[in-house]
Amino acid sequence: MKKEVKDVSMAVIRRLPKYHRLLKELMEKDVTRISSKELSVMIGFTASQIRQDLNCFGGFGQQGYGYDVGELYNEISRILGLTSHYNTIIIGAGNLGQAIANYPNFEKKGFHIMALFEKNPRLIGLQIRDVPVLDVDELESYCEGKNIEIGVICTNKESAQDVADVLVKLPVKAIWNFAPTDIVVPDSIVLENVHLSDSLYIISYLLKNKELNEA
Amino acid sequence: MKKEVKDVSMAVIRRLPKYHRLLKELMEKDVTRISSKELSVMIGFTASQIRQDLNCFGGFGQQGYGYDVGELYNEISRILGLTSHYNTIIIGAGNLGQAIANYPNFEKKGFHIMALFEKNPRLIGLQIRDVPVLDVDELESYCEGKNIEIGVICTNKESAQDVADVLVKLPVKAIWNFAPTDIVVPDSIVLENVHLSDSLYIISYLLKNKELNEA
DNA sequence: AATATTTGTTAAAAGAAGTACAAAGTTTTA
DNA sequence: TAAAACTTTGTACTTCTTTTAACAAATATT
Repeated sequence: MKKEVKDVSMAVIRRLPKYHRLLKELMEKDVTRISSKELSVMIGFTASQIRQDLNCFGGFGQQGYGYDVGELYNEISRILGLTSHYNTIIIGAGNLGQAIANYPNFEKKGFHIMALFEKNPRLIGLQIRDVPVLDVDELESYCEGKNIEIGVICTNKESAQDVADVLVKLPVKAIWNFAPTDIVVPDSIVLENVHLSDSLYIISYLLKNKELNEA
Repeated sequence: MKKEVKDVSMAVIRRLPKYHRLLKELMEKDVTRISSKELSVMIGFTASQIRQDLNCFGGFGQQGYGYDVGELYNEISRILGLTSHYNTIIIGAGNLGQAIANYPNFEKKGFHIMALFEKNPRLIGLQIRDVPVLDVDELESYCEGKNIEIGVICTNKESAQDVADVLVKLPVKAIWNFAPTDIVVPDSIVLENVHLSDSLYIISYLLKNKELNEA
């Protein structure tokens, strides 16, 4: 069993997308090498933390030189599983569902959106890019035999758990939930509950306390 | 200076929205009292952590009884600053900008969306609920004297930093950024960079490692 | 009045981040 | 080309932060 499979803390994992993003930007600027110290300035973590994070997955750097940007980007892509292909469906074709279906890089990263599902008849039949919006009643029959791996929930709060229950039965391997409620699924299914409002509430907290501190 | 102004770690703060959400659900179910132990089962933190978190802001509970759900909900609302009013604008009226403008509870929580701004002429002139979509060229003149507190960036990656620079000059007090890049603003401005793809990449990581572990 | 419950808080344990430096490589200089 | 000087990683160790455990004190319930 490889090092990366065990004993890497979630704190480290959750920093990987930021490394990935920054390395992409460096590549676009044709930067080919970078030291942990330089990266530190750009990313806002200490150089030590960067070295320690990367070392959880292997020694990608070289003493006296630093890291090869392209190589490190590829390694992190591989660690994050962005070199695989995932059949994906979106339930809820409102603004948020459409926004996600239109997200430019998801297809490139292997998240292949096969269909959106919707109950509002006005939206059924639309195409978002090349992706059809189907009737949510067809969800189970459509998915039969298609090996759907990821289900994205973009419904309202009320429907979210019901949709999740259907997805669990299909079954999907992972659920990405944007409905403003914590859905519950068996442990065998990977789940990320995203709460957009959480970060807005944090902004509110910080604003309030900034004012109090300044007063 | 009150306790809550200093020395409360971000780890605690970032859990507050989850308490807030759960207490709301309890209220809707007409639950009037709850112990840290019961809350623990629902929320997935230890009872000890819940008691310690809440105690950062004051002793809201009572021995032998627990917490009054309504009172605790109000306290957390107050701590998060959700009893204040914030003038808010959204830049970018694409699907994501519209999704946020339509988010049902933001108005109720005091985030009053005054206008959306857009450069695409097809969208300019629309109304999202009662909120007008204006030309982004009018952004500065519109905001003059209106005391805009929060700016929400829903543009593409390329425009995000330019928009942020304009918002800084207005000035706004806080920026909520959904463009898939980390924007940079002076320390005096509260900033939350939200990266939707981060949680998808984590899903990808977890899927990959689940398969490796099972194999 | 006796028993049971549950908080607030202190203390201990676990986890994450920062410091320091030997080892290994790169770059410069002669 | 070879040696000296410089750079930078990987990692052991230390410090700091966060979480969990434990329990006295206070209240509720029987």
